[in-house]
Amino acid sequence: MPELPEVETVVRRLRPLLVGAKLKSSKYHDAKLRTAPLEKFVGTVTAVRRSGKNILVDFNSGSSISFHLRMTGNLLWEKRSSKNGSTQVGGAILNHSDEKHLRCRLNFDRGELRFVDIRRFGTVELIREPKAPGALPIDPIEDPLDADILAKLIGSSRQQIKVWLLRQDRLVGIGNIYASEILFSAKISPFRAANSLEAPERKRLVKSTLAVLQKAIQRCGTTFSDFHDPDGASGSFQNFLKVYDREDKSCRSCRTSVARAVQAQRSTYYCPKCQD
DNA sequence: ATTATATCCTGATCGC
DNA sequence: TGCGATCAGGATATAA
Repeated sequence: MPELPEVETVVRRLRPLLVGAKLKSSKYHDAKLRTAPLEKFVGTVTAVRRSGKNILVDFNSGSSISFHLRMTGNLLWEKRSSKNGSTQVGGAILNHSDEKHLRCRLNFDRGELRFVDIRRFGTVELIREPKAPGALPIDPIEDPLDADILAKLIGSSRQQIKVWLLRQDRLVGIGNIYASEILFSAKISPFRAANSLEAPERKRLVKSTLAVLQKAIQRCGTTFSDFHDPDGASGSFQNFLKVYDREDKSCRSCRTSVARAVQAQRSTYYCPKCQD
């Protein structure tokens, strides 16, 4: 499930592949995917960057293509081979599942970018005008964040803090896996009302948010079921998860059984003892 | 205004 | 062996 660390990993791998590349044409295999007539869109890539969980590919015209991987999206790169027409993706043969779920292919002068998405939640759109920089939402990696800023973001929200952390209109990048991991790290109960957090708790929450996300980025993200980087490689942060998907297993800190609860139709994992 | 819920989608898994 | 039910969750539309 691509969250901020997975998207950041994709962006870092794509950047050297795409910057300077010329887009010649595109083909869309899933009508549901296309939100603009992109087939005729051409140009030279000037930058690849992350905006929240979106992957933005900027072109010299000033327009950008924005990808969102949602649940199962993958961006795979096929280097154009000058020697033969082999279908290599980062050294690995494009497998049957990728062929079956291929949603669009962007034909660049130096290779092909393929958007593969099993569940078709992913999106691709053309953005003609850059979004004016505003105060919200805050990016925990790119923007300043401390306990006071967090308090302003939370405002008077009484949402349970786990549910609040998933909101992309306040703080971008956190999804279901990292929300549980961050709260465990901060030793805060997922059921606490967001606006009930005291300053020391907000301070711990900020510190844990940065620590967990940065460590996950270092590990190239979490590969649970579908996530791979453009070369087809997996992340390794799944080996470092403390509570996510560990129901009834012992807490790595106190050996209490990890509990699972459902909040806003999503699983939350937590230690009932460590997170009072 | 905020907050809660239903919906989208497919593959894996489970119980019978 | 199959077959229906359930689960996974990011974001949005709709409801309350």
